[in-house]
Amino acid sequence: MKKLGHTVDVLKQKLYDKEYKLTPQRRVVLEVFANNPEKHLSAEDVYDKVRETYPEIGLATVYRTLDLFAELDILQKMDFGDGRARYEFSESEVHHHHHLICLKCGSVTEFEDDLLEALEAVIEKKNHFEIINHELKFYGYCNKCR
Amino acid sequence: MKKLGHTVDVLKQKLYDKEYKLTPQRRVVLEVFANNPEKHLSAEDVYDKVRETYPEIGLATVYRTLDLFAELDILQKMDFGDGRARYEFSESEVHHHHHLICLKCGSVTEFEDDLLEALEAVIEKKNHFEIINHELKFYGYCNKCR
DNA sequence: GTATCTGCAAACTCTTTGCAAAAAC
DNA sequence: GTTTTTGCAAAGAGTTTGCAGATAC
Repeated sequence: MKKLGHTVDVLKQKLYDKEYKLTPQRRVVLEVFANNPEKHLSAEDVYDKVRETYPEIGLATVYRTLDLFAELDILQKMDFGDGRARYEFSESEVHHHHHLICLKCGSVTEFEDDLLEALEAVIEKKNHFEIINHELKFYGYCNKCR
Repeated sequence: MKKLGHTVDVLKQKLYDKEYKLTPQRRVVLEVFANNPEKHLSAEDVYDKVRETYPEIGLATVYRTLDLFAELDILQKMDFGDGRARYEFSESEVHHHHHLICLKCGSVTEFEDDLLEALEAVIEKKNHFEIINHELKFYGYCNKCR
């Protein structure tokens, strides 16, 4: 589990910087991610988990909060091609991690990678393209399903 | 432009193998891809282009045809995170190509890559995951927008 | 001829938006 | 106090489905 106190402080600061407010709903959404650090949660997942402690929240609020957190670079929005967005803590500065997506059971596993940096430089030069972020996904069959 | 005759023959065979029929609608959808070989077409794009020669087609038929072609491995379904699926000729056996997606204008450029094969083998061993396909995307700013 | 395929309209899923009441600062 | 934020319900985008008639083989 993440050190929640520190995480809340970071949120508070980032909200304050842009004149946003710290509401209980936002705090609870943050807690959900702190308590589920290695999961890739969809809006619906977050909604269900938030309602365990804050039953009166609306789904629209969850969507708005997720958007806000992505804008503040607290969360990273991802897309695994199954028609719903997923979110996880944004730690892009630390190290890149990518995803193994099982075509049978849909499970998503992470793996580490620092090998892409070299390729990135080549691509930038060759294509005159300024790279901000990259995303690498492998589709196939996980250990259980192969 | 692709050699359409050959392409149609491949389609015919693949349909026949699974007891599907070759209809004018399916043929026209195939033509659209043959005439737009380096584009990443959405269902709506295909619909608009098909209607130029076959105005009475329904959007649902386009969706069903794209699904079918993806199942037959004639097309590859892709997702660039903008909320609609894109399709292009499946040529995964030939060489992998990946995508540069501009965060400002949304343009999608392809680039070649054969460097990932080595990484793939390592990942398979380490994670006990059988890789079928991979997808690499770089997000950033294209030459015009940087 | 018969099973597949089509167009249409309605349904479905995920996400966004408008609005008046409520809450953060 | 004022501005932001909320919950609700309705709308929106993309996609899928049910059905009766049409078509490929």
